[in-house]
Amino acid sequence: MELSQRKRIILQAIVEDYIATAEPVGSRNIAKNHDLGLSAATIRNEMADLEEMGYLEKPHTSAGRIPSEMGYRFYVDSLMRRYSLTVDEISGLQKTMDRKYDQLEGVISEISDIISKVTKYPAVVAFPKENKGRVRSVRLVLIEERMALVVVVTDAGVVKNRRIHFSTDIDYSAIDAVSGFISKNLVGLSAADITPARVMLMYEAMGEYGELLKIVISFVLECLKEESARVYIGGASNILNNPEFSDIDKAREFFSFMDSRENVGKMLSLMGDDSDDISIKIGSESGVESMKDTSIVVANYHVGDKLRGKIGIIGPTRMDYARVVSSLEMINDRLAEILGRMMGQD
Amino acid sequence: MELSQRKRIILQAIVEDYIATAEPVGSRNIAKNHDLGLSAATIRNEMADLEEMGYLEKPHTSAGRIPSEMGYRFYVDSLMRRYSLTVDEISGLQKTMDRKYDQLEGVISEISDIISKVTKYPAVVAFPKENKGRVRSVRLVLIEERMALVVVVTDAGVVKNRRIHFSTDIDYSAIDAVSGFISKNLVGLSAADITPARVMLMYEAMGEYGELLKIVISFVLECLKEESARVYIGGASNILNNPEFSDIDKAREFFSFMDSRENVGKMLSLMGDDSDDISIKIGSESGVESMKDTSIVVANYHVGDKLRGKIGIIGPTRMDYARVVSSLEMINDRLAEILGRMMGQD
DNA sequence: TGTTAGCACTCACTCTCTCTGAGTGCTAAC
DNA sequence: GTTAGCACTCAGAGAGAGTGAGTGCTAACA
Repeated sequence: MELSQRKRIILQAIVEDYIATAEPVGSRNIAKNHDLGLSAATIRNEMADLEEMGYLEKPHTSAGRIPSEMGYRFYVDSLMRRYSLTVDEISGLQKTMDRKYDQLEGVISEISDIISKVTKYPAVVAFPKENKGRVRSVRLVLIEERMALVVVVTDAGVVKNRRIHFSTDIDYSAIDAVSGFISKNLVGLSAADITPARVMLMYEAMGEYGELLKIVISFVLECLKEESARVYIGGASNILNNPEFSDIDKAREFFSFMDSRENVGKMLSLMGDDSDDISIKIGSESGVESMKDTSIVVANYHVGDKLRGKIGIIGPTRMDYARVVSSLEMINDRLAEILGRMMGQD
Repeated sequence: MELSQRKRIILQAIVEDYIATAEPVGSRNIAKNHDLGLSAATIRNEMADLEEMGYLEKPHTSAGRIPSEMGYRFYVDSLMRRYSLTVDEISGLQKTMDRKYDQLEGVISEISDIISKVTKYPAVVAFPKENKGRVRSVRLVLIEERMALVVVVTDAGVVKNRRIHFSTDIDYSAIDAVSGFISKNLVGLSAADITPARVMLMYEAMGEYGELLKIVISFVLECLKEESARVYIGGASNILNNPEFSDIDKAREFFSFMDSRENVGKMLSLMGDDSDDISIKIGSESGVESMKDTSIVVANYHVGDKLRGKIGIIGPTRMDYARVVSSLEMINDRLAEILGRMMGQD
């Protein structure tokens, strides 16, 4: 059944009042604060309907109503108005983000602090994962006597290196030859392409440097492997500003969950990957038991189509969704710019 | 004034009971639970003395006594008995730490979880800082057309790299020549040695590749710079198991502090660097206002004499110091082994 | 002189009870 | 369909009494 326009307005008023005050909302207050031209009694009737339909809940008989998960969902999908950040907020944000970063790691770890500062909620950021990379370049470089470096550059422009020690002296030109051979045979390949058969062939062709080859190849494979999402968390303490977490057990549940980056990463990976839109999970929608009283708002970011990650915030279900969504969009845009500038040169 | 043997025993009993129960300790309980051969009244007299001397405090008139900071300090310095980890604890620890790590980062980030699991307190780990490094090796490697990699290996065995893009094609042998020139001029130098005068000389000698040189040198300097301590935090939620943090304001104060790695890093850096012993700051001794109700226990670890970092825990002043100290020692030993094995090959 | 028993006193905590006020649902009138 | 009015509910605040763990002091004891 469709909601009448009047019910929608009342539901919206309730959700927004509750988000603002964290107190159950009563009919009288709505009549007073929102100019709906309706008496409290009428609103009461509508609220009774909305409750019956599942959009509202009563904490107890003589309290006002609060939105149910379904109420929030309807609000987010159909009622929420776009929140415009104030000029001050925007220029503040611009300023914070307007500095030179030269390492991906640096941007990503700082962005979580920025998000939490802007939204006043705990922020989570997933370090970009590489998208089924291929070897773009692999080189073996003699760094000093008996020590060489394998340098692998992947499709996504990520550079990794590892040292290799030799027990006997090795010739400069030998290293170069091996390096060239490996490069010729591996560049352009994905992890799946580097089959045991191919490795065997190479191994045989290598002769005395077979062992060296093995080390290099295993490192290359490691570089191509999808790494488990690294997660940064910022401003976790912000959660304590919300009255729903002044119960110490609720707080502990939250912080225990956040203590494990793995948990957080898993939860993030359950949120839609592909959509360019912001995705929102309200309460139990996240499917994570210990997060059933919190909502998660996540945006995806990409660098080209190779690197992709997520930024988001975690807050109580009673969260200022409108504000969070706008802020995340804003930050995501700026982040895209920064990352584009950083990686775009490739 | 020296404490009599009897006062020491009573103080010890009070500290240990309070650590165990988090309840103010009364004279009767001490008489009952510790076989001191003294009546409650006598103990009461001694407690009054200890309070007057500053070792004990009363939360209010009709409660028992709790140790003051000075009381804890005396306990830690003079009374604390060595705690022996149980066989189970030890073998559990051995097992957790007995796996192959191949990245420094991996060990360090995992160690904080291990510490907090063992001690049940929030753990902090400072990523090792390099000790006024020198350039051991610097190489310029052509990775693909128009892209080269600067690879710097420092004294401490740390490898760093950065990509350089060229707007025009550059010759393989030219890169080699530049690489050799830079290497010859920079290897063995510390940051202080790379003076502007020296850079100018090199710049002039380089001719058309001067710009390239500049980029390389600025990167080398960056590599040699002491990096601001990176800090890992594990098991922060553990703090909430202590009744002194069931007050939400106390909890917020704690988590706000921990939210800023910078804060934590600064606090860690205030703890003695050189001592091989474990250092303990009790309450306000840390000098950090918002940590005045917590104590910090820190151990230093080194790899050779080049890399050094810190591991430690943060807990309420009422902390099981004996247990924490033993656990940290144990973990630090194992960590030294692991790091030695990892880095020792250099 | 040090130790102990005894006792009056203190005070946080808990429990119970009452009161208050915000809010509801229902009914009847508009 | 809307609204005014009214009886009813119930969480939360506040007051008061009772409890018990603890103290300090005094006087007696070894």
